Amino acid sequence: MLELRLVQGSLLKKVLEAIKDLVNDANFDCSSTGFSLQAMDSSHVALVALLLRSEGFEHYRCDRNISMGMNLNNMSKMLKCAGNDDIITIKADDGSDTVTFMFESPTQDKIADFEMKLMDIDSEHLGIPEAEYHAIVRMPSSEFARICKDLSSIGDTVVISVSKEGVKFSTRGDIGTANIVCRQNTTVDKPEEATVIEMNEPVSLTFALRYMNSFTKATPLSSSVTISLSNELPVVVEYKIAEMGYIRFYLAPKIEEDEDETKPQV
Amino acid sequence: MLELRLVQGSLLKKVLEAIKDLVNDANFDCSSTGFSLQAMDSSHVALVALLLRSEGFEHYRCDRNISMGMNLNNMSKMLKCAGNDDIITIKADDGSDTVTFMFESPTQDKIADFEMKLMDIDSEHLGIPEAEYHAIVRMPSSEFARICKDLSSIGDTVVISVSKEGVKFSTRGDIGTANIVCRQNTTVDKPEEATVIEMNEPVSLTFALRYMNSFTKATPLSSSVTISLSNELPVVVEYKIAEMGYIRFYLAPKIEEDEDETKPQV
DNA sequence: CTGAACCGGT
DNA sequence: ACCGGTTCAG
Repeated sequence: MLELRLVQGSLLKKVLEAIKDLVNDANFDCSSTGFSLQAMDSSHVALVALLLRSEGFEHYRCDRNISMGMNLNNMSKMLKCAGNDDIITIKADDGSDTVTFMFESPTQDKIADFEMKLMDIDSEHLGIPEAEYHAIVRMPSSEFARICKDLSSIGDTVVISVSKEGVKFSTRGDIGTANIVCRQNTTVDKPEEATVIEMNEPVSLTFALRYMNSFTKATPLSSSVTISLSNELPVVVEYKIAEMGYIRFYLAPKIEEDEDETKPQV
Repeated sequence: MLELRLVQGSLLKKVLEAIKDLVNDANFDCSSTGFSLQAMDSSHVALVALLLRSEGFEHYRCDRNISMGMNLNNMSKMLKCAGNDDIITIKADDGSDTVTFMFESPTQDKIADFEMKLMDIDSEHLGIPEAEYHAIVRMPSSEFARICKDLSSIGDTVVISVSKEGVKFSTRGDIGTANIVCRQNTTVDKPEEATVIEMNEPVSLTFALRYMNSFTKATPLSSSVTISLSNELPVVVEYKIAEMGYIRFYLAPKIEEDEDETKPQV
């Protein structure tokens, strides 16, 4: 028996908005620790990892570990039926092949339940090793989203370089080139507006903007984003989810900056 | 060497929004006087003239006259990457076949540079004679835009007539006719809300609404617009650009008000 | 001016 | 699904 009550239901709505365009079907794994998901995107290039810790739920009951395969598009359709202030409860009976989402309006005068069929999904749960990163950049998530969007009007890939000067986002396309440099800036009113650059070693890596722009769908989840970079390692783009966990996107760098931009490389 | 620093970068963004749909490619001419452009629209019917005087720039360095051919669509793409309160600097080295747009965020913690290829464009720089106009109408630009939009849902051409009564905008179409009369009105809170009609002689001219509606893309540049009319002369629709200059659109009147509305006449 | 919500178009 | 434009509130 599984029953997870999330007071801030809008979090779950935003999580689905953030990943449903990237991943079609995925297993949600539920254990006493929390509610989590790990999945490759449909073209098998990027990886999404979500964690919502059990402590972030008002009630958290999960009698035994369970993996629930869901079609994220359908799940998102159902969650769209929840109000932004609704309390969302996720329920599943042992051995059942369905999951139920229950939405309670804040005033308790509307209660909805939506039942969705589960599906069997081959999950290849990768152990993601904790790595040391050459550089970690934290910046306002809206600024990162704006930069990725702007650059994709010029080119298809972005080179992210971290040096003492700051972090530089560069692209090149038919109509010209673009470079955007953000300097460290901690003298701001609110800590989430800061740009903080931790650099152990300079690093410069190339990524497909298409995926970066997908990742920025998670912007509503957090006002800041953390970008962790190491040569040869996938970049990690992380949005913290207040009090609960995180959503992380992994994307392997393009090995060479060649002119053939069309086929993403793993 | 050319280096023009414009503190209110949004002006340049708005200028491009105003002309990029009318003109594909154009030469920007830079001299010690200012930064200017003159170009026919792609169907060779209307003419755009832009002037940004050097005094309006924070720094203005232009060692020698230079004409820079730009694709306005590409230029507009790049300027869209500037924030609305960014400072924009236009740079070009002597003999270079590129131009660089530099965007500085107000807080200086983000600096972007966009480099764009220049192109060779045959420019037919017309001397536009200063003319005496039979009538000059100044009115709120938003009102003029609204009138042109409204009339184009009825007909394809507008007859603009100035008499002692005021200025009348008329159209006729399959579904009926429309006349909008604006009287002089100077008793307003703000001078830019006034409608001022200077008439030496009554005048009545017919224009294609399609072009008028293009011209009103410049509405964000100025709260008022000036329409100068003389029989047989192209109308001038002018938006002043605060402290810097203007953008003017010229359009020849249609000679007769015939029923064939489809083909614009020069 | 930014952010969110909404809308229509493509 | 994405994008641009618009609007409204903060």
